Amino acid sequence: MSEISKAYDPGAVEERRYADWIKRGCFSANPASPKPAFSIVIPPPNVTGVLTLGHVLNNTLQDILARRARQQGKEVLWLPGTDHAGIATQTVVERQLRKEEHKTRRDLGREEFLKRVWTWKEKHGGIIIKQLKRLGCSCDWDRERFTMDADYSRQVQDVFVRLYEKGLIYRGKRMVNWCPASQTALSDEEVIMKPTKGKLYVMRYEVAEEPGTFLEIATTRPETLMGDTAVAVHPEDPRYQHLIGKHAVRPFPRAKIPIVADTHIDMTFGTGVLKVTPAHDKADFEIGQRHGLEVLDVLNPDGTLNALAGPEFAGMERFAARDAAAAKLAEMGLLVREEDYENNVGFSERADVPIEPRLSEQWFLRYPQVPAAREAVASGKIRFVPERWARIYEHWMTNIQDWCISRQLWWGHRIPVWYRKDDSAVMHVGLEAPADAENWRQDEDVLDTWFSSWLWPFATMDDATRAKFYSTNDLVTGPDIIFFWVARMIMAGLEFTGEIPFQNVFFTSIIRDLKGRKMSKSLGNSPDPLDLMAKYGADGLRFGLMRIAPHGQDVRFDEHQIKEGRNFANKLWNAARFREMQGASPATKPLAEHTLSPYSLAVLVAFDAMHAAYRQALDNFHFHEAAAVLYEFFWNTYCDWYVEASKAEMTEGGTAAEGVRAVMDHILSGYLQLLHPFMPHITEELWERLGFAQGEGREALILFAALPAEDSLPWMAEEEKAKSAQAVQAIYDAVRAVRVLRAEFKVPAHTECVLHLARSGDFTNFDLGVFRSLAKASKILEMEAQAPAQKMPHVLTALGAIYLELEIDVEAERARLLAEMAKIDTEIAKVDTKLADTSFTQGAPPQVIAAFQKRGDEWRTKRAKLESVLASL
RNA sequence: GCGCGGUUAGCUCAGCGGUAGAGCGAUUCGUUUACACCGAAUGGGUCGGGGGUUCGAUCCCCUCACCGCGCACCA
Repeated sequence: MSEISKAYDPGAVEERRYADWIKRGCFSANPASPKPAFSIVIPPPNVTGVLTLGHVLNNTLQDILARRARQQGKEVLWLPGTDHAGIATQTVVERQLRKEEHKTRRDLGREEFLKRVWTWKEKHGGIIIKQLKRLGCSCDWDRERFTMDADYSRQVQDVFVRLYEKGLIYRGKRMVNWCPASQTALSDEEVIMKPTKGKLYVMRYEVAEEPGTFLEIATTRPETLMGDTAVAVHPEDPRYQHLIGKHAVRPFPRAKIPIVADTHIDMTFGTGVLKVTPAHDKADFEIGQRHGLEVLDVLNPDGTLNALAGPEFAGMERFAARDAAAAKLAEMGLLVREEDYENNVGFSERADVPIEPRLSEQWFLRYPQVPAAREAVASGKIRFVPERWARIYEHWMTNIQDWCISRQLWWGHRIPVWYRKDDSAVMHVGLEAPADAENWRQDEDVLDTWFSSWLWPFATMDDATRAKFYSTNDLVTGPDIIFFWVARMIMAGLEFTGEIPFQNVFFTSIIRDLKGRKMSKSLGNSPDPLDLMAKYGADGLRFGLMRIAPHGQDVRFDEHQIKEGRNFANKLWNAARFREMQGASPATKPLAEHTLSPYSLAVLVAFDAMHAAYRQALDNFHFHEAAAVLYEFFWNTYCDWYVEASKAEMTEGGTAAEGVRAVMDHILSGYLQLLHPFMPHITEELWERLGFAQGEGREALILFAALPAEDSLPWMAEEEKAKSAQAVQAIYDAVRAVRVLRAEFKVPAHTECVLHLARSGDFTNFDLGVFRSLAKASKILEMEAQAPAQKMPHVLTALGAIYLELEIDVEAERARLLAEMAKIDTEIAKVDTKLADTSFTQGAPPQVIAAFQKRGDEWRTKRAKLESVLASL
């Protein structure tokens, strides 16, 4: 065994361990395996993406699930891949093109541009895959998929054709969300409503039939008034009833537009008069439909105004046009006033610019399997964790709207529809172009990226893989894509495989900064996980993050927490070093054959309890709880107490030392295994260094080692275990009490002292070697009676009354004891008040009352003892 | 407007009917032979406010405030 360095250096170890796993093919899933299957598909990150803390959290959780499943003897498939991310990727490449060649994608043409995107993808894409490897993710990398892979693409198009044939996909001219920056339609989910400060412009239109009469109209968007084709009032509004059927004058371009009545108008809002712009507002469009109004589109796809807006506005950017229109109204004396106003404006999620409602020809999907998909979650067949997301899902599913699936992009799955060149009304929908291809032209649009993502759990698998691993077990994802992705996958799974795509969905926390803000590039509050890994190690990052990621709550990220993760790795490392310094393992003799001290029994009992708590936590996806019990047990129970106690035991040598080594090996090996899913690299390293690895092949790795039993002492009665644990606890409490006493009387920590002890009955024959050592006592003088030989500071413990040999100021000690008694009196008074309360004694259950009585008795006993000590001073 | 979370020690968070917990930070001590990425000890909280249910509420109910997030609407 090589010498272990003093401080753990994760860099080299992590890289080496990961490379070894890969070399041995540890992560590849075998569909022919007889072992039970466990599978997860990764939420495919954007191919343009770089690792964020969100990814670290998400993928660490998946890795924990996957690694634990391997330990449980399952055949594990964690299927990785990336998403082509239509808009994001196309934007990146276009930006590069503009910067480096001063060209747009149209300059290159579709074919050439797509070539560039692929080149870009080969060169820069998938950085995130390397980063996931750095994190230690145990994905089956040989199965890495990309949503634009040939076979995947074919499945996407096939699904389109099938849904079309079923009548669920249709083409129509409807109001859609238009992003003027990306110049494509978007789905409702890609629009984010943001409260936005603006102005409310109150203007007036003259009534054509009644010159001199004006209608006051409030609007936030005067730049679209050129597209007004009516003015609307509520049919029952007494102020305007007489005007219904007459006309208003649109000032520019000057035109007479009808005054219509529509119940959509809110009489209480503004002036109760609405200008109707059917081409640029969803509600207006509907009013237009009801009244047969002309649709006058005054905007270009890029958000500038077009010729219909009139020569002075044509070509003007929409927000410049807003000011210009307002100015022109003012000039014409038609602007009554402007008010500051805040309203909700829809923004494009990707480009972060206000979207335009726009009438255009698009493809839509009527979702399949909606009732079944709702039922799957409602019935618990698919379990959402935390559960409350099920309600959000249910709510969305009940209000589900048709999905606009076409995008005016080039990067993506091209819509498998062809139109006859001589008659575009003739359509062919299929995987291939018609035989006389030259007479047809394919639809220019591509499909929404999510239209491919929703097939991910099964489209990534071949038949054999599917047979073994589908449907998958767990999905780990962020709640922000519950509609984008999770809900749609459920529907697609049911529609195309007849099965649910996964059984459990764990929704992760969202990571925020210390101020509670979402991590974002523009805020610059998002630390680079690679930097964090360089500083603290992948294991440190993983463990630190797991400890602060609560169940279903948002996380406030604090680098201190990651530092703690690193410190913990170091602690583990040094505990292993300590074990190594104690010499070789006592062969393979089972624990039962060793002489085990009460301290050893107690730590084994604590280990088992921790193991049970850990299992229960992980079974319920309570990752942070599992991390907490792991941390607490190791640092506190094992290192601070057991290892320290063992130092005293081992100085005795012989069978005692042998027993301690065996117990340490038992605990360290079991512990490394439990910790392995959280900190894979260091645990694998120590597993080998401490000699726990058996054999040469994969089975030598901690990765595949079978988990230890939850009962380390199966031959021993529970009662006996509890007795040891209790006795050891009493010793430790006594140690603590002496330490407090020493601190109070300023006995330096390294100075040995003499203790006088009057043992209590339970400890008559208990070996006090460990106690003496931990209490830093040079010797312990046993006393028969309670009375002290000298006037000494004193403390009462379950072990017995302990006196610290020290010349003391009697008055000071008396004062100390009186103060302690006063505290006890308060406690006694509390209990007595409680017990004197008849409503309590009559209302509370007997065992509660008994507990209070017992507590009171304990305090009284303690007080009596102190009283006798006081008397002897 | 409707709904969902949250509000516990300086910070990050557990606990969720029967004496308020952890880690970090703070303070004081400590080069005791694994670890200063360490050890020992100490201090620190009317569990957001107000009502209610209960013998008893941080925990259950109502209400208010603030923070965050959905959904809907906005001329």
